[in-house]
Amino acid sequence: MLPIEESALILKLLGDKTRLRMMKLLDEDACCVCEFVELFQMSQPAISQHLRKLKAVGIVKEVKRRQWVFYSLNETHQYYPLVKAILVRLESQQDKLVSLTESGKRIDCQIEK
Amino acid sequence: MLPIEESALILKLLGDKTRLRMMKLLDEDACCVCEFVELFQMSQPAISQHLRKLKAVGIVKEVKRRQWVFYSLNETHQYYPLVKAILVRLESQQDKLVSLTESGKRIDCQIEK
DNA sequence: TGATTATATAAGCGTTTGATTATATACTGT
DNA sequence: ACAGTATATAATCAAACGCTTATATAATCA
Repeated sequence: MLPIEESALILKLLGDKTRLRMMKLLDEDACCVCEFVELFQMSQPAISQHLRKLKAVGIVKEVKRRQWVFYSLNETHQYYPLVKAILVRLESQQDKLVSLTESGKRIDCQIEK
Repeated sequence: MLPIEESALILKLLGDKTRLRMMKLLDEDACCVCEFVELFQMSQPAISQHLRKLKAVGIVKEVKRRQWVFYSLNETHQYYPLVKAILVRLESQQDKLVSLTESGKRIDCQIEK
């Protein structure tokens, strides 16, 4: 059973449409900052700051590969089951990743989930 | 599958510790405004305003009985399954209701869930 | 009827949030 | 080494948020 106050902090993080989209995308595949920038049509600092918040609580992790930083969900996090229970109910963003690939802007991080 | 943008609005509502406590309490039993005021030791307008936000999206409903307004979860709401999936993972607030009863401040709304 | 209790709403205010621009750091490839 | 690419951080600012106080409305009860 999760403590309510701490849970509220996690839900607040997910209660932003940009971060929630990010989390759903990361649930489907690891992504790097520049992919989010392309997908969301937002400034790179805005993306980085959202990712920083998610990383600050540990619910996402990062791996550096060449010049990129790839983010993925931290499946060992205490709140991962809660987060996952939410994400599974959200519409897939897979088509967005496919579009990215088709436009040649997808970056293969070669990290196995 | 729930749309992400709308889901983010629901999660933002739950991403406040007062509202999340309210929702968990309502998941366990209907409550009226003055009970929340007593439980949370917050001003009555603060409580009313949180409830108004929850009612605005329809995830809680109200029933008037004598001089009280009892709130409860709207189990027919489109987002109820998502909300419930979150609430079941949170620590029970049942002990808070028991304390209220013991201090003689519990109000029996006589509404069946 | 007048006092009390319960709730809602409006206005005001300090804090937080999410974006932007500017700048710094780091890695890549020629 | 240098130009280009990728990311992070800092400063700034308008908008949103959550609380308070003040006030209005409605039901209860003596």
